Amino acid sequence: MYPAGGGSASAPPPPAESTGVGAKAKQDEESGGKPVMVVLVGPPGSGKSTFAEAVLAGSAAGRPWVRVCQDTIGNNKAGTKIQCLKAAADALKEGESVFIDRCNMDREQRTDFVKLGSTLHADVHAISLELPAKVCISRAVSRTGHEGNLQGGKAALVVNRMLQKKETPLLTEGFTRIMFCNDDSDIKKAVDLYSSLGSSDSLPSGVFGQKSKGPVQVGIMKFLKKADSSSVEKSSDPKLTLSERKPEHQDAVSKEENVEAGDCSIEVKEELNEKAENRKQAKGSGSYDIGSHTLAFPSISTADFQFDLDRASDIIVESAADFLRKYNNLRLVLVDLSKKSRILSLVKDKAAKKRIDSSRFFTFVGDITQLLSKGGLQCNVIANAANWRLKPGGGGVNAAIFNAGGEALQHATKKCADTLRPGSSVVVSVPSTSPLHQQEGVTHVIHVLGPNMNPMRPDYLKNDYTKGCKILREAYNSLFENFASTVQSYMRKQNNDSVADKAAASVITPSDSKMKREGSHESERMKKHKSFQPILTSKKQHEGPGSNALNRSGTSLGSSDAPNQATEAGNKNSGAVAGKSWGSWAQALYELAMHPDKYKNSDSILEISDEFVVLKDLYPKAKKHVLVISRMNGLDSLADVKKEHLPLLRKMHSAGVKWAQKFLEEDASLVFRLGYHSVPSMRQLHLHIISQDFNSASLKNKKHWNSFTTSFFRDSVDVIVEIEQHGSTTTSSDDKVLAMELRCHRCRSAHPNIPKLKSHIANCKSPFPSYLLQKNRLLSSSTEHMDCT
DNA sequence: GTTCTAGAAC
DNA sequence: GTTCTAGAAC
Repeated sequence: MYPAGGGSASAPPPPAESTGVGAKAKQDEESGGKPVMVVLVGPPGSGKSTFAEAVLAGSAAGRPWVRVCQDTIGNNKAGTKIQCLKAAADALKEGESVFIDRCNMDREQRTDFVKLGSTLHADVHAISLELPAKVCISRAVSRTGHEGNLQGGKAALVVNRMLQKKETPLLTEGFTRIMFCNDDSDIKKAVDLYSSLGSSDSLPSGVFGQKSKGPVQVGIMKFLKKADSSSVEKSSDPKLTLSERKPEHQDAVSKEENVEAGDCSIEVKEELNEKAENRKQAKGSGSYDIGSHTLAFPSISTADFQFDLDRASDIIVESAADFLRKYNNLRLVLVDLSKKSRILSLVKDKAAKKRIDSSRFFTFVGDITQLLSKGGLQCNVIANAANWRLKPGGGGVNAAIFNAGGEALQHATKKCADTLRPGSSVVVSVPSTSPLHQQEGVTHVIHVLGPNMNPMRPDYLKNDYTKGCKILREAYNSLFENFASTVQSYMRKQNNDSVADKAAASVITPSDSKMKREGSHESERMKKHKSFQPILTSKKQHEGPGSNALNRSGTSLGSSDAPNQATEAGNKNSGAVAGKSWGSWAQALYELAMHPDKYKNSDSILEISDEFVVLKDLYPKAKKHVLVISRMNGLDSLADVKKEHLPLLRKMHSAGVKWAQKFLEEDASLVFRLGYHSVPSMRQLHLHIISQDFNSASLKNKKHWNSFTTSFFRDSVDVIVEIEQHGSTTTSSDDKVLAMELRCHRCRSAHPNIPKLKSHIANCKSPFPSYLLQKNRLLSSSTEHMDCT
């Protein structure tokens, strides 16, 4: 028996009698209790010492704990790893459980401890403190007063570098249990759990908790202070350990993403308890139902269709990486039956190299039709490597899935489609009568057909890998997009059941965000019936007399070409579509788009056509920042864009490219990005063309920054592709993205506030993340002409 | 979208 | 005391 892992320790085991600690522990060992070695993982300031102290102070269940801290082990000198290993060995031999309190940021740093623990028959756990960089930095910086060898900004630099170098602890390193703590509640639960661990208890194996992706958790500071204020002072020694100062850490190169590398492959285990744990995790103690956001898929075309594994693994990793960037809260799991699966290990390695977030994309060994019952992994959506007839049989995954799905799945599939062409996929809703639904909670199967390199099968490509790779990419794109839209409609359904459901916020679809806005602004709309704010009034003030400032000349709109003129007065505050609420201040672009002639003499207007207006942004967030504003009435934002708007989108894109190129002629050092805000503040679809210097006094706050440097900013090229393939866009961003910590758009380093961020970006010469270097997302003087037409 | 400002953080 | 953020008002 053991306390509930990952959750609260509701039923602490009975306290043991207080005999001599060593003797008692030996006795425990005889009765089945094992000492535990907990390797704490986290940068300076992440709260490792506080964590260990809190357990030491709070442990009432009889398990003897020792904290081995490299900061303090050296008696005022820098401690060494050897000293820590020795102290840990001594404690374990005595039957005491140990916290390894040093940063342990990469695998190499942890290996010796894992080995030691296993040799001495201890359970070896890792607890990864996944605090936002900002919190760690502010704590580390504030400590420098005590120590002095790391001053303010330098401490921030070290924390950043360590975070960039960080490798997520993996079960494959030899840990039996890994816990990720993202916020105060996670930490409190973990502290409670370990505090209540009796001397003969053990904790279930596996991975618990998720890697943090969200914004800074302010509450963490409060908890840490509260947990043990004296120990914070006492134990949060400012000194960095030797290992942290090692030059290789200092040399860490900024990478595309500051996420951990590695795989999170979870072994399929039979223990009921572990399954319960995983299920709990899957059911989502967090903010959303992970199961419904997880797609389990087999490798397409690599089995029967004999597609080259190396090429296939490249495509899987690239497609998954693209997908994860696009959708914030969705999770992908590549599944194969065999532990020795070559495709799994290839994908695992490549994903690690690409530093893909292993909590959102990982490999899993198990039967895709029994993930929940046998593996404890809940995936509501699974993919099938189907055949072109969409028929059962043929062996492999296809046979297994149709088998598990029963006749109900066959019927449901037949209703959706008769055949499938290579590179495409089809979503089938699994009837509730299907065993797959009932036993495994699978709500959707997405049948995918990949390219075939097997001469014995239809559509044989004769080793033409140019074609083959293209088709395989299409297949995965189609699969992933279908998965995203499946989740969206699921969330929409949930939403209808419960509008307040927080889950809705996790994946905001166009209609979700609309609903949200409508709901929350309903009353606001009623009170906002003030007169229309003149367009760009402040511009007029700034420009002074005689300027061509844009402003609204009186109340009469004059023009008769505006289709909605009759209703415009009524729509001023609500927008033209579906009663969406726009504040009066948010209508300036709409006004301009409807009546550009009124403003045609303004310096701010660069171009007017029948379909768009190009305007210098009045509050540019960079040296060059212009907007291409659609003139189509009713097209308020990305959420309204449909396939029929593609020609317009392409024209707007071309106009944006044209202006970017003009600016590049004037200043070849600029780099431009073209894109839309997921959920814009201003009514009327507008494309931003913005130089990536972000050198502007108008860029003032976190929202400004994050709206141009996170997934909130949707590259025009991606929007166009998405509409082409999917018919509408998915805006996966929400307020959380805008509230995220401030990270450099080039090197991804974190910064505590806007002024510090600004001084960093003024000098940062790191290359742009590789994501931006692909597909002409960035436009520079060396970019060849790009066009989406 | 910006401006203003209280109060938190430094 | 000064800097900075975040929320409300517009």
